[in-house]
Amino acid sequence: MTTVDGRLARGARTRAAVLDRAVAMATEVGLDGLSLAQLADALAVSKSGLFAHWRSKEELQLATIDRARELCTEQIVAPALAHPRGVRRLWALHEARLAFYADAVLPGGCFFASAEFEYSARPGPVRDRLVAVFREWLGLIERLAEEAVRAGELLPDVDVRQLAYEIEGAGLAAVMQSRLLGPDAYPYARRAVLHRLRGVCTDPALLPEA
Amino acid sequence: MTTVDGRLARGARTRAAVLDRAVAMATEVGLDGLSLAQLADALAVSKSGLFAHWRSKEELQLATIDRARELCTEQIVAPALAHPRGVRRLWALHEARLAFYADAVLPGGCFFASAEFEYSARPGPVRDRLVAVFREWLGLIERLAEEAVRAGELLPDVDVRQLAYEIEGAGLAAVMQSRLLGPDAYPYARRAVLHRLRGVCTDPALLPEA
DNA sequence: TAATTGTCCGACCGATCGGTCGTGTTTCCG
DNA sequence: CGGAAACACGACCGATCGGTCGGACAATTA
Repeated sequence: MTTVDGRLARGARTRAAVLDRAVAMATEVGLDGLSLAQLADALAVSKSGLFAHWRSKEELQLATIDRARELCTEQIVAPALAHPRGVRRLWALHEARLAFYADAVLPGGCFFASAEFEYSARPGPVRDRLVAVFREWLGLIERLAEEAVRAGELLPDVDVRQLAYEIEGAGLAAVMQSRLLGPDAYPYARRAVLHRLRGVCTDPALLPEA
Repeated sequence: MTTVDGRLARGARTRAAVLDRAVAMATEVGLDGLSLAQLADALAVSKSGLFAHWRSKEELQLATIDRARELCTEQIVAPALAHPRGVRRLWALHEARLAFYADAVLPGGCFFASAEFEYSARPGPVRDRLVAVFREWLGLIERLAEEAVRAGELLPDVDVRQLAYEIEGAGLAAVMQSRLLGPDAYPYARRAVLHRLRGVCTDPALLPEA
């Protein structure tokens, strides 16, 4: 066992606290709308102290994206992977996503939905990283769908990209409508994917009733 | 015939030009990220001149939302209403929406998708107006679906709110994915709604093939 | 103990933000 | 012709923006 450097440990702790707060605040005011002074105030640290950890706002934004990705992996992907491979895991991913929104883990709903729209027309490293994360996310849905096909739980002729597109669309609409109109959106998001999966699922017993 | 007041006419002309530009720029940098100085520069007018027409940035933002709604009505809703009532009109609305995105009428894709995510966690008059416009839009989809049911072109037991939710989700995913990943998203958005409508349509001949 | 390293701070910088004010110009009306 | 009205301008305001700099403080290493 190696003794940890107290200085480095403190720095890592501070960085984590800053990034957690940055992720949350970014869902409210945007990743670019995020002000370093406001972020520092919210954490009771000095603004210049932030520059000891990130050399510019853009570096902090990139680190914030990475932290949001981690959070997303912990809270959505990991719980879904706990379910058995196949259509149940695919369904679990969608439900875990909706639960993440409904539980208000982040005040603004979804970090990536907000940030991706914000940067959809703003070229640069931030946009590039957001695109990469989104590709990863869409690829995950496709992979789970593909696994379900290989497991024989989805019809062999199902278009997994098409299916992934529709699941992603249902989830995206959920975070937007739940924030604008209220939680009534969640049942619609559930039924949308549930009906779609039932239509291509070989064993209806693998999916919930309602 | 009454002669128009040249002063008022000039004011109206500049207001229209400013709002058109504001709508376009807002899709790139956000409705809040929009800077009055940048907007004025882009139009070769003075910043203070803007305050002669709107007393504050928020007033201009509200006017910009109204202008974006008009644009949306002209370019998407009106063309759809040219189609015969029923499932064809509902389908035409979805296609007109996708065409609006694909034709890059606005540089950032969709004014409302961007603005609604931007303000989803920011209470105030701007958010309220965005919510109202979105309710209107979702209500339009539902009404067209309801008309299709009454026309006997959709099965009588179809849940129009559910259907509207899924159509909106497919369109929302289209604008986001087309901006992030490229125009490949449009065929997915088309097929998603086409398959869904085919599943509840009484006469398949009313819908296109592909 | 002395030098070094990592963390964090307060003071400060130029640029830009939304917004105000006084003025000039054009157009309409009496 | 002269006043009123609407539009538009440049100069200017305090606040905030991202970012820099020199130094204080604590923990490590030699």
